[in-house]
Amino acid sequence: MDNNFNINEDAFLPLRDVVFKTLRQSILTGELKPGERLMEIHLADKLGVSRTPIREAIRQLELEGLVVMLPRRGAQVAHITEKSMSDVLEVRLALDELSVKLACERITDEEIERLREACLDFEKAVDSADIRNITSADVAFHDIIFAASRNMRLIQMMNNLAEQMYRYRFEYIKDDSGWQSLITEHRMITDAIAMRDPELSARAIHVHIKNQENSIIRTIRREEKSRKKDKE
Amino acid sequence: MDNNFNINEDAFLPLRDVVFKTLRQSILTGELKPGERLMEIHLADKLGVSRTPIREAIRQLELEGLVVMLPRRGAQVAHITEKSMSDVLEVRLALDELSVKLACERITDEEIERLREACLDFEKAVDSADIRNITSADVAFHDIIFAASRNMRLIQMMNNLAEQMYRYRFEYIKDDSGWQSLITEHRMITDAIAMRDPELSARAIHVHIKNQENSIIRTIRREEKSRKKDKE
DNA sequence: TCCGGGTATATTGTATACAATGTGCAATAT
DNA sequence: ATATTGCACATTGTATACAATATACCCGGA
Repeated sequence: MDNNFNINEDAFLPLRDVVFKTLRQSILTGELKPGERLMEIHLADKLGVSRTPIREAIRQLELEGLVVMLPRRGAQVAHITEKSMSDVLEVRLALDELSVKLACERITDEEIERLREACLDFEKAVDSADIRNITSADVAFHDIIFAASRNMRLIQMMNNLAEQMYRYRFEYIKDDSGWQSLITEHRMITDAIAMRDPELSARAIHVHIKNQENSIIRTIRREEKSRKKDKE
Repeated sequence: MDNNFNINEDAFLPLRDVVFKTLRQSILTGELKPGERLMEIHLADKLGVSRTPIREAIRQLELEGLVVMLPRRGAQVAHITEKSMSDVLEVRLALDELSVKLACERITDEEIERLREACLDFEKAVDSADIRNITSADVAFHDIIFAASRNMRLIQMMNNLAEQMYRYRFEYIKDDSGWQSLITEHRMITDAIAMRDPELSARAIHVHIKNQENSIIRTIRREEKSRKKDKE
């Protein structure tokens, strides 16, 4: 599908997009911590570019909700709260349900086949017990469903929301109690879509997201508790 | 509530935000037409600022989907197609249903009262037959529901989607065939929320959005037809 | 006449210079 | 000793200069 000129494809992107991707990755992985200030000169020096692309990248991060702007104080990494996360998940749930319903109507047989493969890949990834594998297999699985919705706007919004979730995912996925159930859930989703049953699919994805939500909330609460203990 | 220093409050906003608002307004009202190129020097001269704030504003418009970037060709106003509109409406429908469901759980009695008033205001606006009145009354009505969802992320996304709809609203609302039914629909939504019945509310808003969708699609098709005739 | 190459020009991409403003520290007065 | 004022510095906001590149037009040759 791809030709072989994607080596260092970033070299052909505008610097602002390279910077944007770099900063976003740093925030999502926690390298840049919530509340940390993004100072332009500092970042410019560090990345070896001028302030202009840095500023334009920050504008985009602002719209994505990953940073907040304070007038005359610049940008700082947005804080994560349980409320903000459950807000995101509430929306995600609704849009995920929409995705699978639309996918049921519009998915091709060939895509159903790819979905089954992605489902199996995910099982293998869980066997490998490598977090990066598991995460990317999970993303691949859901991406197929999004694409099958044939709704560009929806795909764009879901990518955005999914990105937000990575900030938590890197935490909650360590909580391995639910990996086996994730496999079961993915299978149910796949089967429901293959049967092109919108309501069944919606219920399956509902369970899936709710379980993740509970898992993440448990993690956050645990961390908050331990933070409080540290203070004492 | 407000003090009296909000005279020309834009004067205290960064130029990029002023430019952003200006350009967005121009696009939504159709002053800047789909496909039109946004050339930085030209806009800078016209608005009396340098290219820097223009560029930063364009970055934001890009994220909102109002302009598309072409590499090395800059920005141009995003085209409106029936597909892009139905994409937006598909998402809107899902999020509107979520809004009313959440509102049913979280709305206060005082807000229900305000909702009823907004409902009556809308009826008065329809009587006045002034499009601007009708539009703003409609927005006010829906804003109360959004706010009652208590989900900041959802509110932000709905505002965004609603803005996109203005590009069409200025057209479709001329189609007055549905104003009376809009009143009925608003009443049904209000009653359902007042009863705090999520499913009934969802069905009511579903009908509401679908009717608007049909109305807009009729308008678009009619315009496309007349455009084709012009060409002949 | 039509096609192709090359150059001029317009436009975006990037860097840097300059202006405005907020923050922190220190000096001074109470 | 503490509070307040003013100044220096750090940082963002804005403008402009410079570089890279795409587009359009012109000219020459087939």
